[in-house]
Amino acid sequence: MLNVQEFIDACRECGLNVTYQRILIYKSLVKTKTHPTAEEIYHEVKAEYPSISLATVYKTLETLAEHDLISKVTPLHDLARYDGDTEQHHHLVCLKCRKIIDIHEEALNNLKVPKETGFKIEGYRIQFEGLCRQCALEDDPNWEETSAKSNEDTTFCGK
Amino acid sequence: MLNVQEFIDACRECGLNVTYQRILIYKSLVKTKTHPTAEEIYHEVKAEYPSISLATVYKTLETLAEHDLISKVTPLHDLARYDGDTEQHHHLVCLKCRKIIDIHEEALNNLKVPKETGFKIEGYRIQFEGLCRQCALEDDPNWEETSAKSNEDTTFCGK
DNA sequence: CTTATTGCAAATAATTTGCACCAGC
DNA sequence: GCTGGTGCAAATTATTTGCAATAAG
Repeated sequence: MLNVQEFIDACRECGLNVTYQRILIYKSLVKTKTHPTAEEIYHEVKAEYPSISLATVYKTLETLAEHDLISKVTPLHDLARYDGDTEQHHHLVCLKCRKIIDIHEEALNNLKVPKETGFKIEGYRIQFEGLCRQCALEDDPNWEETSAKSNEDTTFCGK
Repeated sequence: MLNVQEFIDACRECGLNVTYQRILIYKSLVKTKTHPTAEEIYHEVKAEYPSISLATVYKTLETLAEHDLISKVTPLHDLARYDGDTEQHHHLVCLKCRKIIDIHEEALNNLKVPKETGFKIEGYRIQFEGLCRQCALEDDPNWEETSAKSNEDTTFCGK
């Protein structure tokens, strides 16, 4: 969550041109916690800058998300996918080939969450993101050796 | 993951008519681990039952998911949503009003995952699903009291 | 026989694309 | 000036809907 000057600098670092539209879109997004849609941002920005087009908003949001200046909440948004398995389990999603792999892991099925949110929680799903073995190898032919060196059988996984 | 006879019984229990199309769609879905799209299931079923229509596949999948006979992997599939906050955090999604609330909780940011999957994991996101306070109260005016009785400040959350 | 479900075609909704013009560096 | 970005309109893609015909219970 950067202020405007930091955002401008970050754009430059990423090699992105700094345009008025991008600044307005970024400002509109960071000032809210509502996780808006492209359409919502479009309406808000349009009030201040009427000539903006919805296509620009879409392109800008995708561009900023690619550069990690913002993030997309609905990641697998492309196509609805179904699963015949209704037991609690989680998914590994390959960011390259979009393959989805099941992960049945008891330890992940009893997360504790704070009650203070006021939410009545019915369940949760975890989506691990990364590269499947094939795609990881295409990317870097010896990542497996590198990762095998750390001789644990689990891996920590922060951001 | 039911066999055909169990599926038929389950449909009856849910008050769903048992149709040949439903059986074929269910069979096509449960025999694979690829988390197919409606389109993919359509093609597969069409080979055996050419008169089936894509609209039926969509309707059937949604119906079965509503009754928990299958599950939808891409839940918030409706609209792409963006977030200006790129710090690691997770989301609470209200299933009724679709509101999304951030949850910053250190304890959720260091999950361990088994390496044996061969996946090169870059991160993960957790989506808690349930009802926000307002919607929960509309649903059941005294759920807060009920839930307050269990005097912990966290709640276990399995399926 | 009554109601739920199907299948078609048409409608809708979200997102993407092509391209000419314009702006940042 | 070169390249990337914008804005428009049109195209594409996924999904939904209305409705008449049909099948399930």
